[in-house]
Amino acid sequence: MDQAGERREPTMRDVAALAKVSIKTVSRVINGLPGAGTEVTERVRAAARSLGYRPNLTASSLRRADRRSATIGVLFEDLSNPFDAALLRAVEDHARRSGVLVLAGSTEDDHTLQRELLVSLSARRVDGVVVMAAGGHQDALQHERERGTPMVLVDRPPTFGGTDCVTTTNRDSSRAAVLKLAALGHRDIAFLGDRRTLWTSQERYTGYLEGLAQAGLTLREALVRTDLHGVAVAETATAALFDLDRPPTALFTAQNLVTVGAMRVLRARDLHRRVAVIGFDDFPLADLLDPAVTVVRQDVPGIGRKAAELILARIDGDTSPPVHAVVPASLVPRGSGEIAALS
Amino acid sequence: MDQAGERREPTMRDVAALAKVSIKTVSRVINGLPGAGTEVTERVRAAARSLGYRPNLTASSLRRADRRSATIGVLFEDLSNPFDAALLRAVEDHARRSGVLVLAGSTEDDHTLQRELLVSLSARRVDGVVVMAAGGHQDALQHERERGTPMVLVDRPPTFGGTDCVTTTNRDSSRAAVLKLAALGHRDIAFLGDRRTLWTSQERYTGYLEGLAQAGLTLREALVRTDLHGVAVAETATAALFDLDRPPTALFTAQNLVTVGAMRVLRARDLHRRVAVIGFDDFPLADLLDPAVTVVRQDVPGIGRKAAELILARIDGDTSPPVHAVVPASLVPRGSGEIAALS
DNA sequence: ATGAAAGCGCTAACAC
DNA sequence: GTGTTAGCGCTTTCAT
Repeated sequence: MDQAGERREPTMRDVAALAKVSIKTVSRVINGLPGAGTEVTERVRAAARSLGYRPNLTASSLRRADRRSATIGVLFEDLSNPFDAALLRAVEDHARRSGVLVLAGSTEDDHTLQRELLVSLSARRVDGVVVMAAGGHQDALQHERERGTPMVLVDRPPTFGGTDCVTTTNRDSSRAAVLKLAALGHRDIAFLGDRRTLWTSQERYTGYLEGLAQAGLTLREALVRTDLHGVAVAETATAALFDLDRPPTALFTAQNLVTVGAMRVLRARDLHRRVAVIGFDDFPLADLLDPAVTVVRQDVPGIGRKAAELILARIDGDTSPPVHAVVPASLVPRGSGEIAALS
Repeated sequence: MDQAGERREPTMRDVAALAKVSIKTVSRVINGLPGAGTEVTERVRAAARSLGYRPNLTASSLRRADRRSATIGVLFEDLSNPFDAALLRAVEDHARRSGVLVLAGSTEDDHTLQRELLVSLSARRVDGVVVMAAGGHQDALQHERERGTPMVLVDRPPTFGGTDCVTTTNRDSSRAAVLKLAALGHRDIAFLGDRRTLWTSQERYTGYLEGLAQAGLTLREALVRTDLHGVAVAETATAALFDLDRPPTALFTAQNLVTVGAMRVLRARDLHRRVAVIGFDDFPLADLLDPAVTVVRQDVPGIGRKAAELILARIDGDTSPPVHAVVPASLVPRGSGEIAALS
């Protein structure tokens, strides 16, 4: 046996020859279509089994009227990020139940890569795509969508029309988080956010502003740090905050890696028991840190399920108006967000 | 614009008609093959662009001699598990650089699901598969392999021949971990492991036994707990250990979720500063816990890269003898594994 | 209930 | 350089 597999794959033709029926009859049996006698059916099945016949979905879909590949594309920013991975898993589960497989790719939040991956997917004639749009313009996505490819955006909405999306309560939950901190007596609440080009970052920042306003607090620009992509950058930014003359007494960290970076610094400076932290996005082991980290948790399985439902329905021909589904996030109090201000 | 895309996709035929050349010439231009005049080439390109032509890889591969779909299947236990996700990402990266896309699926360590997914992949004529084999028998994998499908197993080796695999130094690294604990004076070192049907669990247990023996310690069966699948079960088992008359003073936790469960219990019982812990498999934030968790870290990118290299080479026709690549893991000392026994 | 012929979009093999 | 013919494995259409 060698790795490259020499024997020619048996085809319906071979099965037909062995079963002494026409190729069309084989097609009927393999696809479970009516119009095949019981005895003939059995003969075909036996022939297929003995030859080791396997249906060729790619040839079938080429000829079939519906042209379905029973495959969808999923393009997320980074499949190794816990949030993306959980989302992929949720989409995959629901798709599989409909016999649909997932071609998965990481865009790295890079337009060029995103476009290349879209081209690769379309060359394989996927039935639809679920995309976490790269920040900035969405030209390639819009172009693909306008060609008629069914598309659902997750986490971030489209900047063009006619397309479904699924997001969470970024603004509302952020506002609630800030209000909670304010209620604990905090007046110097910092905002630490991911890239400003990301819609989620903007929404969470807007929620932060709304929270401050609603609590009657004034914004201190010095307490706002954005474009923190990755743990390391977040650490630097957090450290800088505590070198201020009047450092914050509470942090609202608007993304999971940012939260991690912030916690590292607080721990290093032994501030973790005095400075309150609420993070957006849950992360594994948040409950095991000291203190356990209070977070706004997105309903990732819910988002994935909704995205899968939408794309599958669109593929199935659903032409109802585009939907922007909003899946509620919830505040999970664990300790870090319940630290009161020293007054 | 509606979601279902009505217009018929333009084909090479359409492009040929518009450019007033034969379809074969279009094929040459699209595929960058020689034998097309400069002026004609430009005319074809223009026609393709104006029609919005997109090559159909699925039709092409049906006809082409090599029959490549430029797609591989990746079946892991759970794509939302950090280890699996990181591995997927590594494989995906390397595959993409060769123009290969990844069909990804979670087997849930379930044979039936694994077999169904294999069938789905083979119906789509993937060029090869990278699989984290479900525990127990590997009948479906062997069957698929014997059909000639290029295959690489990761994390766990095949129980049949003629197949590449990539694993880590499970036994050696486990032995080293136990020896390290013993060197710190620990004589009651517990083993907490995942499902016994998993090869990795067995290897790590064997390494544990070797470590004990080499350190001159005798095995206490009461300190061995296996089949701990998931955090919750691991917590129960850990708690039981500390209800023993002579509880362990050190733990070797042989999987990341088990480590997390154990840390939870130690924390809850305020034992985390007295009981030493070394875990197999790193996990996010292990360094932020109190104490930071000492782990045996697998080289996940290395494993993924090797697996990708192997599968791509086999697809490319490499018929050299099967390889069992072993990617070294390393011990990452962070604190929990450096707690000495009270003597 | 079964089959023959045509053709999905493309490329192989061979013309010219 | 360019085109023609055949056919990949399958489904469609229409016949019997």
